[in-house]
Amino acid sequence: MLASSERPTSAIAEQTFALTDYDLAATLSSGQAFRWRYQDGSWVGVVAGRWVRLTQQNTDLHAQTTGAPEDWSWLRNYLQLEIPLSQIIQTFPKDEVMTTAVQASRGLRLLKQDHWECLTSFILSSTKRIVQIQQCVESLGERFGAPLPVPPGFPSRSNFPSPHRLAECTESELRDCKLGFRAPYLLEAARRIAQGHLHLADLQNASIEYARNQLMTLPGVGPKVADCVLLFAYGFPNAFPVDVWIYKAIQQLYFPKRPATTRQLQQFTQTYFGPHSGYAQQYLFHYMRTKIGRTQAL
DNA sequence: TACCAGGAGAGCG
DNA sequence: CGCTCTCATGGT
Repeated sequence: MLASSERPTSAIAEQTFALTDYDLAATLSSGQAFRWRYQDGSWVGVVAGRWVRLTQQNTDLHAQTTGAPEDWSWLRNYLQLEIPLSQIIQTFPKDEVMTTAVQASRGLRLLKQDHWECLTSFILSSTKRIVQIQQCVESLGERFGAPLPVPPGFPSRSNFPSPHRLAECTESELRDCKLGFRAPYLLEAARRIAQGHLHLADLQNASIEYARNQLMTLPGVGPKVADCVLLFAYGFPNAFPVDVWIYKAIQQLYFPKRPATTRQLQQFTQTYFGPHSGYAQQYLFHYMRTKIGRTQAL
């Protein structure tokens, strides 16, 4: 732990982007990324090894970071600013469920995250609430990540630790980050990647089927975790994570008479929601979690 | 107190 | 395959 006076600090660089159909708050709090903190009307996080502060004012996105970046493509890419949302929404099925879900949170977007950080986040996600996942990911960053340059007056932040760094940890050290039974999963996954048994970057150019199978060779990575990484980090447009929320929603809304089998449900999600089914899934998930969520089953 | 949380792995028939 | 149990931890 660095003392406050030793903390790396740096001057702020600023840039403004024009947003179209973009709800920054919904996007950063939707349970796809876990290192964003909301403070005084702004979102503070870490992207591509940089401290970032984002503020949305209508169609303006005000971005601040440290140092003097030559360009802002790293942020444009992460936020997927160039994606025409209206064209994607047009491909959704025009049923009442999807229409309601889109109207409820229009502007919700998919990010393009770092492969390893995303993979780690969702290995930790199993039977945890989003708040707990955030705490675990942040704890890993604080303990094992390299401190980043941060503007004066802001809390210190660290880069997310590499597979090599986490592979050096003991299981006990990881359990201290409240990982519980997921600790040995993450440790073994980090070791395999650090040792070169699996190259995460190479899967970016592979087919979704191959990438999915490769991810699922890692401990703690089943169908749901693999699909989350394929959607949130690799950007496969038709990756469709089926968690407990989506499972209940689809069963009750689309198979009201008798529940679909696993096979039928997989066939349904692969075809019914169209070529951007991953985006449709995110709208369904966000709607279920925020609007209906804790009050009643459906 | 008892129950559950954006699952996965292992052990059954 | 399809089902069930377990795993660690914190919050209602």
